[in-house]
Amino acid sequence: MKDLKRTKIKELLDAPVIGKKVNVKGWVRTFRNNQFIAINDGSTINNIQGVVDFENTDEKLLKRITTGACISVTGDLAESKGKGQSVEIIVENIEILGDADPEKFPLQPKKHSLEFLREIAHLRVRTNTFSAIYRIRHAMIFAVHKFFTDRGFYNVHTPIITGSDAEGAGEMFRVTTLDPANPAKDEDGNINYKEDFFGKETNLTVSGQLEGETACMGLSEIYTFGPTFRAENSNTSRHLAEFWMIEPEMAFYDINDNMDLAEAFVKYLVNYALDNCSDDLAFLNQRALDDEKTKPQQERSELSLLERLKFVAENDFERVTYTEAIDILRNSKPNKKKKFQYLIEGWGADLQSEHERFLVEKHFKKPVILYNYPKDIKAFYMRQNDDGKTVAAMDVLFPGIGEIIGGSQREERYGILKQRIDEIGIPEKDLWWYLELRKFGSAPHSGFGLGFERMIQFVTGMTNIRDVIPFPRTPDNAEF
RNA sequence: UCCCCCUUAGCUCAGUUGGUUAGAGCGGCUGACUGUUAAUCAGUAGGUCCUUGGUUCGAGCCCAAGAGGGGGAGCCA
Repeated sequence: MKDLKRTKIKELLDAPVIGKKVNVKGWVRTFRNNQFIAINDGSTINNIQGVVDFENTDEKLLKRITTGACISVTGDLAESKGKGQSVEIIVENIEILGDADPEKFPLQPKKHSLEFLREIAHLRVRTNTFSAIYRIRHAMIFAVHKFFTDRGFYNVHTPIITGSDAEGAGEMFRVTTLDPANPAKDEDGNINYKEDFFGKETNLTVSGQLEGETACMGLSEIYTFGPTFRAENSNTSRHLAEFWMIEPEMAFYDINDNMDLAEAFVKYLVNYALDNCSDDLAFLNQRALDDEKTKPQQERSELSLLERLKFVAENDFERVTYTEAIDILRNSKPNKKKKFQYLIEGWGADLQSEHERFLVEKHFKKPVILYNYPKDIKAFYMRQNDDGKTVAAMDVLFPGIGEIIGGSQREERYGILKQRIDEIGIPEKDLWWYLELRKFGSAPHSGFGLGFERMIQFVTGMTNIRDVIPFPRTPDNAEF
């Protein structure tokens, strides 16, 4: 019996062989009627039922089969006599691999709040909801690599520690080995970074884009997929201090090629989830429907999770210039009735969340790509359009999440880029290598960044970003 | 960082105008039952009412400060 090889529950359920002796290892979800064990090993959202002959099993052993305990079960696979499952294991032997004291184990066979589960993030993977999210997250990671690989893109690892302070995407986390209580000082009494590990100030990356651009100017099409760190004091359901971002950079792509790729990419990911995660999505869909029932009619969404995913996969995104968007917003009902907190008056102001939501959720009712933004509200590296006022930037906006992708055609003309850097006042010594790309064999190129967790939010229907990453890092929280 | 809301049993929550001994469901424990499906039935234990200070004869309830959590805004992906 000892040398019988373990079978994963997914394999058992996908291709059951009635009468075969099998061994399964996993965690007890419930133990009903002193007889029926629901066992889950995370290979699928579905449990296998173990049927115990309780009359011929040691009572002390039965007592240890509690919710959360880890067990190994051996027996013959049989067609189930009950109704809720097709097959079950007629248990011959049970081994308790790890007890879970029922008075202390916090998970119960009942619905828990997401807030409570966040506090026990080391255990929440043992729930249906979170194991489904973990599995979908994995499928999406794989799909990202497959999408780009199939198109001839190369994955590039850009540095996590950066010596550049010019990425321009927000506050950075400092990386140092200096003693915080007694740092090395120079003659003027300032901190002497020459004594620091790298001999200069260093930070955690806020974007791999600039390094990614160097790679695309030799490999043509590349993408990065790595951790990203922002020390912004953001407390929202869609921001993390540590998150994962996918950043493709493509030589010879203009802004339209860039938008085409972004749209195809997002649709590919959604389709991949629909095709490969149906059990988990069906569970999350039902979970969301149950959740909706507790809300007032007004706040319920018109489409279910699965309907939303199919809608995005099947419909073209709406592409609208910033200027057109301003016209739509200026003439919109909420603007005329002064319902917007920030009223749209003229051209040039950045759009607020409420405006983006109006365009996506009320006006177009589909994902929207806004492009050609005023240059003054966008980053220095974005390519200036011939009108002298706008840059070839684009944002992909999703319902409920907002900006899921931000990108642009990059400024490839040395003179214009140099002038912009000077205007904004970025020290050229930090960007000499970035400028050299424009000196030696420069080429039109484009790229974008996709917030991976925001994508997972959309695919899983989870409304808080802290629930789609195993151990979220947010201001005042680095537990686990 | 700003605005709003919340914090009562392990979990989810109720608790009347401030009034005696703070409740329910689920979970735990004990027992019954034994083809269950978040099993069912009976019994039982379990409380720093977030913390500190204040008002009051009396505070879970009122006031102030703090802590933790949530929602929204800004920043962005």
